Amino acid sequence: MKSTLRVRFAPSPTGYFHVGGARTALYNWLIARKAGGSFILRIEDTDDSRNAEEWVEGIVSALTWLGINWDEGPYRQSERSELYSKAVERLIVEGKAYWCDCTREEVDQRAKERGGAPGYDGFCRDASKQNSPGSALRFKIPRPGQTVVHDKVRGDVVFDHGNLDDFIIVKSNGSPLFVLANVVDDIDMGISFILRAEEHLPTTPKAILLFQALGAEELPIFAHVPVLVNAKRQKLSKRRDRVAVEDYREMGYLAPAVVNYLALLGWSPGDDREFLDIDEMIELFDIDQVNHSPAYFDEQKMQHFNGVYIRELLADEFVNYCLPFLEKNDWWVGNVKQLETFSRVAPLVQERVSLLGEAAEMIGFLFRAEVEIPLELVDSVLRKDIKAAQIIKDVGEIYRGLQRFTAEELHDVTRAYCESIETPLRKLQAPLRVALTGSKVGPPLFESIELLGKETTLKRLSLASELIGTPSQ
RNA sequence: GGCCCCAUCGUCUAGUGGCCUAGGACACUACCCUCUCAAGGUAGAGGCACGGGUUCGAAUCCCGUUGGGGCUGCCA
Repeated sequence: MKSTLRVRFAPSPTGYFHVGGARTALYNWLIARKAGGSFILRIEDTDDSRNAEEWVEGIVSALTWLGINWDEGPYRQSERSELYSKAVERLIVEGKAYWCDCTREEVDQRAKERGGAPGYDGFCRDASKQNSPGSALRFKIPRPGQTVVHDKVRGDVVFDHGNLDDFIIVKSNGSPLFVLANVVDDIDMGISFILRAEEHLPTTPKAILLFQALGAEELPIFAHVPVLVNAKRQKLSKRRDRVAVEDYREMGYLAPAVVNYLALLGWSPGDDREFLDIDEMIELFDIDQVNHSPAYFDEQKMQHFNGVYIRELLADEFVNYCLPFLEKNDWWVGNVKQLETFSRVAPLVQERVSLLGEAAEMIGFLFRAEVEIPLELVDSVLRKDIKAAQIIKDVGEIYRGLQRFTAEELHDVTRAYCESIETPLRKLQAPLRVALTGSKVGPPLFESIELLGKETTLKRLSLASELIGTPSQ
């Protein structure tokens, strides 16, 4: 069956793998899975000077994490140079390419003198030059002519060859340029559908011309999806925007949440649904439904998605996912006792965070030897009025006399105390929470106190009392 | 500069000529719930860039303007 869909994701390993690439990979993967075709991973590393092995590893691990698996590859263009040489030979023999020894400066200079648009003027086009040190091979654009790109998302886009320069396909150091390697590989690998970011649309006519020059029997179908942009609506770039997939993983994003959010950037299932699992995406994804305009990558919304996914986790799953984040803290030793405490508090945390990383921050007070109360809170909460001092003292006394140190019991006695001093519980919990946890927010207070244990609780309350009594400098 | 792409609330989007008084989601505001914070619930504010056509009828089709973006590399 020659008609089987074959798509490829072809990143270049020149930096952190960013979310825009991830979305392109995802779309390719979705149409492959939907059609029962093949998804091929190809590393475009023809530019020696800019590649690094670590970036390849980053791409591989990010895709794996996201659950985007490949059926073939990763192929590396750096290992396929023979193929490109053959193609080049053919183009030269057939007179479809020529050697050019113009320097960049010369090209610019002539463009300047012309007073016209920058770009190559075809100076060596008919000079029949031989390959010499410093010369590059250029593709001879058929003139006059037009090439129309039949794009699945843009429709037909016409390019006049008058606007296309004789572009370089082999650098003077002998290595192929990406358009060439790209096309040669796409032919060799039988790629039938090319889905990539819109930024590649302007080079597509060149690619098509190469496909034809190399005798490709059939052109692949092209689809150029809109790029992802930053707040200033510029194309997301790994240099100026912090958008590495790896970063999000480290912040505590769940892969399915990221995938779900990314899928919706430029596509929607056509109704009001926003939460889709992988199978639904595969079933519903349709290139014809993809939007035409750039999409802003909204981290805030992605975080919301993540919160939803976190809350859907089973309690055990949540605990396990949190472990790596707990391990980053020096107060975490991961013994049985800590594990048990965390398991008990985890459900209370799970519904309060939207990032796994937040979980650790929220429960640190349970494991730290001492609380550090920010000065700002000492002033604004504990020393705000004399009542806070009194409350902490009184509550300490009441707790000291408690036999059963449970959340329920603590709640009851505290509420009773509140009534006796005619203060609502919500007012009273603030100084208590700050004294015990060092923060104004956190898991429900009485559960926290129970987990903290009587001894620690009493100790922290008395420490807080002392702190209040000690004037700050 | 040249070529190309794009244009619905701040953002992501639904909308494929009448169902649109333009729907949903994030963010925002208010209220409810409540031991804090979240979550949840209810309500609210907020948009078809502009101008011409076509049509009985246009967010939807056409043209122009404006605005944004991409490409214009011996990067991918």
